[in-house]
Amino acid sequence: MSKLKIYNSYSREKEEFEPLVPGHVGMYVCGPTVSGESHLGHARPYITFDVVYRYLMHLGYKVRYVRNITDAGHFEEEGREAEDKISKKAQIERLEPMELVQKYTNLYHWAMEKFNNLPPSIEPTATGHIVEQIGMIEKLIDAGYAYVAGGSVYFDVKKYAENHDYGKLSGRIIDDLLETTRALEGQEEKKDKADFALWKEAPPEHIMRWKSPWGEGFPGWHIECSAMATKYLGAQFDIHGGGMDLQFPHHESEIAQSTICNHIAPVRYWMHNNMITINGKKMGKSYNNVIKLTEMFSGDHPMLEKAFSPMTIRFFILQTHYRSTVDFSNEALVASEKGLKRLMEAYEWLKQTTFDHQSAGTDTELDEKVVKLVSEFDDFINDDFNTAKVLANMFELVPVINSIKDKQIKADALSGQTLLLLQTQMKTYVEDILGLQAESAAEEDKLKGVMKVLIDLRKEARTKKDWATSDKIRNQLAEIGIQLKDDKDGNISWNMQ
RNA sequence: GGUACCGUGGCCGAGUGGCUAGGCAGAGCUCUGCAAAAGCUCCUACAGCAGUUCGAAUCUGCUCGGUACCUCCA
Repeated sequence: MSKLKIYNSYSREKEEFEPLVPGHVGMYVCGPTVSGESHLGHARPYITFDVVYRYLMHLGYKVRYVRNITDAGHFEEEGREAEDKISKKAQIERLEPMELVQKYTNLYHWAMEKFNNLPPSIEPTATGHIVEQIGMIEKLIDAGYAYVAGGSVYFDVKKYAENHDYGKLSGRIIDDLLETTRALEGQEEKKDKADFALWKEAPPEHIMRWKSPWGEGFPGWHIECSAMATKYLGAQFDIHGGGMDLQFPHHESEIAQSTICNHIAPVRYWMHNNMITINGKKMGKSYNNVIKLTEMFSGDHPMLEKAFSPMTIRFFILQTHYRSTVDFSNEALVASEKGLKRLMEAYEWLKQTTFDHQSAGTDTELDEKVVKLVSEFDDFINDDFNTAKVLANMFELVPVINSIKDKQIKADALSGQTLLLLQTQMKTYVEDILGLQAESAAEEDKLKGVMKVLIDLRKEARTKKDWATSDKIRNQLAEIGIQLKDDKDGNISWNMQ
């Protein structure tokens, strides 16, 4: 069997994956800033890395998956007037910052669950790790790579670049960064324009603030990930993931900070997912073209022709390789919705069907084809998580499965061994690795519709004193675990046992 | 301006130097009381130009077009 290869953004090559500690994998993924609602673009990294997480576990690794929550606001633009995104909005909405953070964190968790994303092993918050961040900044100052200016602390990029490769991850050239002509206000505190803040002095109106050796302030954006990754995964760990837009400056800066603090490059494999675009443009707050997840699920957005379920979106995302952009459109989503339905119907039948696993098989050619298609799942996922190709093979298997189901192909055409392999591989990949599941939400809606039909029929029967029919409906539903209750007001309610 | 990346059939998308994914849509057929579903078959593309090669959508160069990052951003 092939071995897992991961495209490492740092080396720009696919590399065979070898964990630092045999049997264990440490993975850090940049989580959301909970100052607002998650949108479609946010779905991509969490679904992408959920599959990575699931696959690593499938391979038998014990994985510690750390995904942070950024709940401490950051300055909007480095060097310009510092303002805390969260506190700013809190003032407008007259809410406590933590109330806002809680609200959006809950909403984010709700969406993750809808996507069937497994929860990470540790989900640390920035505000919960101020101490660690301050500790790291102190280390950087002691090492001579950070300097205090006013009540703020900056990282000395120029000095770092003298003996380290600053810019390698993001393909930046250090001299360009130092000589950037970009005119930003309030740069005078910094020695060089490329320097980034580790700690920012809080202006008086800033609500979120903490005491520090340099006065009251708040941590710079990049330091939280370095501090929390170090704390939970160690000085060096296996995989760091996130969106491509975080490569610079966020991840570049993380490397610099951690390297100085821990005397070792923090990450062995950098993975970056590409963006979701809409009409060819990146979906993002600054472009004013976001569709929030709640809007995706409800269809309540001018650009949406209908609602799309979380599973449709998950499938849509997995149909594209994670390093390519995916362009959102109603047509593409509808296509995914239909494709997913066909796949899942075939899969559900396959899953609940019992075959004769002793049969020798009569159609060698077909048997070999199925074995090949199913075995390639492993090769494709090992090739930098090519979920698109895995799904393509599944769709080649769908007609085979449906033909067996409709008896157009006899079940014994395939050997018992192959049928078993087909069943187990499909289950492993559909459910365990890709994390696809039947549309529970959609099914629930349908179930409600069905129950209404039955309840209406029963009401009619009761009105006509047709107790036989009335009782039949109630008793047979009870047999399958649905209890009907005649409420005092004449309505009929139901619940599942 | 700097640095990358991309340009695939009606739409979405995978991809390797030769064997030409897959989904959706469309057409025909089979099955079917009707319908749906399902199955079979068809539609065969790689922005343009030049080059390397026995052979390129895949490598090189140029042209055109697009995107991302360089500032918060998944």
